[in-house]
Amino acid sequence: MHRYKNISAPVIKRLPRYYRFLGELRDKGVIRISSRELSDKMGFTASQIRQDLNCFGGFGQQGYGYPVESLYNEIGHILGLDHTYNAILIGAGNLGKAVAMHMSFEKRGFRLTAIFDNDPKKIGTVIRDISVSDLDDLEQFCSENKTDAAIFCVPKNAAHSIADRLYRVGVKNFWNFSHYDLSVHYDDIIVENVHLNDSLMILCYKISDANDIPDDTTA
Amino acid sequence: MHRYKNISAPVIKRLPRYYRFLGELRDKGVIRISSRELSDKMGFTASQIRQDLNCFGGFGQQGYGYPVESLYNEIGHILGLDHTYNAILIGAGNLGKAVAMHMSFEKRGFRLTAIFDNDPKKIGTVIRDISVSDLDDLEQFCSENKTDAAIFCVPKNAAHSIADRLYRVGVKNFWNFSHYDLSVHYDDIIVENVHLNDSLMILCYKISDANDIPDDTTA
DNA sequence: AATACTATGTCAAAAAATTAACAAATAGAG
DNA sequence: CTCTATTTGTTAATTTTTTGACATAGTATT
Repeated sequence: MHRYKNISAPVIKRLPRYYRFLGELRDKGVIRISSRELSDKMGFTASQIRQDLNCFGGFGQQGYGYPVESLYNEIGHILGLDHTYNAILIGAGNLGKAVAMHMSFEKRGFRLTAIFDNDPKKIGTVIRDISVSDLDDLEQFCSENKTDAAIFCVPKNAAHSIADRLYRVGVKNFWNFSHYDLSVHYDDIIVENVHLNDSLMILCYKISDANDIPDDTTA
Repeated sequence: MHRYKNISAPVIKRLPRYYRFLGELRDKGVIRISSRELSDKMGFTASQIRQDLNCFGGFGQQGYGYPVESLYNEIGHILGLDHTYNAILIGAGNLGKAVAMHMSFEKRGFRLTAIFDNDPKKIGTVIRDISVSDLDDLEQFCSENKTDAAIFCVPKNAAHSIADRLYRVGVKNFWNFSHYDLSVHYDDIIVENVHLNDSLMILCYKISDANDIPDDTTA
């Protein structure tokens, strides 16, 4: 097995969407689908779909289309969902708790192995079968338990020092919910950001842009 | 005042990041900054920064750079953060609760006016000074209270019908956390998606890609 | 078995986004 | 006040991404 290098970021970002739509089709019992049909459903062009999929191999058959089930599985494999990466969650506040409760990690290639917080009131409470640990025990835990990734749900001012500690014990993959740009400070880490504030501001921009009636420039 | 049309999506996506970094600089008391310095901090090229900002006007001064404070305010204004859009939250589960508790809506151009759920156990509970309402009262609330946007924290299977109801009462701006592609079903709505599953899968891809040692093709 | 039709994989063209280059303008030092 | 250092705004070049076109291969029907 070899992985696919030099796949462009736009293509990678579209993969989960393919996965989602193909999963729906599979659940509906659809056996095959053409790039044109998929294009109608997903809002991409058929050409783009063919080109995207072709980055990873020729999954389709001319005159027939793509077999839904096996393409779904292929994309899952390309995404690496058949791995089981151990992830720890840092920060058991509202957001951290929600992420822990809400996500189906197992279906996305991960397993949640520990949750850390520095608030004595939270330490010892149980979230999804996991007892919240003291943040002071972070290094020890990571040295005793293989830890592939950290889910970062901490406030901005705490982010830097905790990121440092994780980096030093070799945790270099982050799912980052904090308003802090990890990637600016280290160059050999992998970060996937979820910047909720940014997203909300973009919505604000779009609404403002749409609501505003363009001025009559001659007025 | 006229708004800026035909700004490309990549530029818009970078605006919140500029806003964040400029806010930090302002808080540190930095008065002015050049595109080169900002480029070092943010990881964009200086050229891109100049070109991005220039979409909205000439905020800089040759030989001097950009005034931090006023540029920060300008970008806030461009983003529309000086609006106060009324937003309702649909779904008071873990994620909905976390979003309600965690976000500073007022700083992002919004005000949270109501929270809805269909679970009798949740109706009447209070989240951030707002009592959760019965989802059955959705239409009545929207007809009596100006509602600019809906924050969509509902499970996939409920998404379609609720989106329909909102659309019918004229709510057409969505901050969508559900695993459901709203934009595919309506073409005159504004949607900003937060697809946590997609994001986690992309992290999985990146980790898998980096971990895999490229095969010796001759083996 | 032959034929008409469908739909992929791929190559080429077009569009979009990023980066580079530079002239014009200002700051600041001497 | 002049001269040099900067640094923008802007145009041009490059790179990346998307879209279009089509030959080839396979399906399905008669």
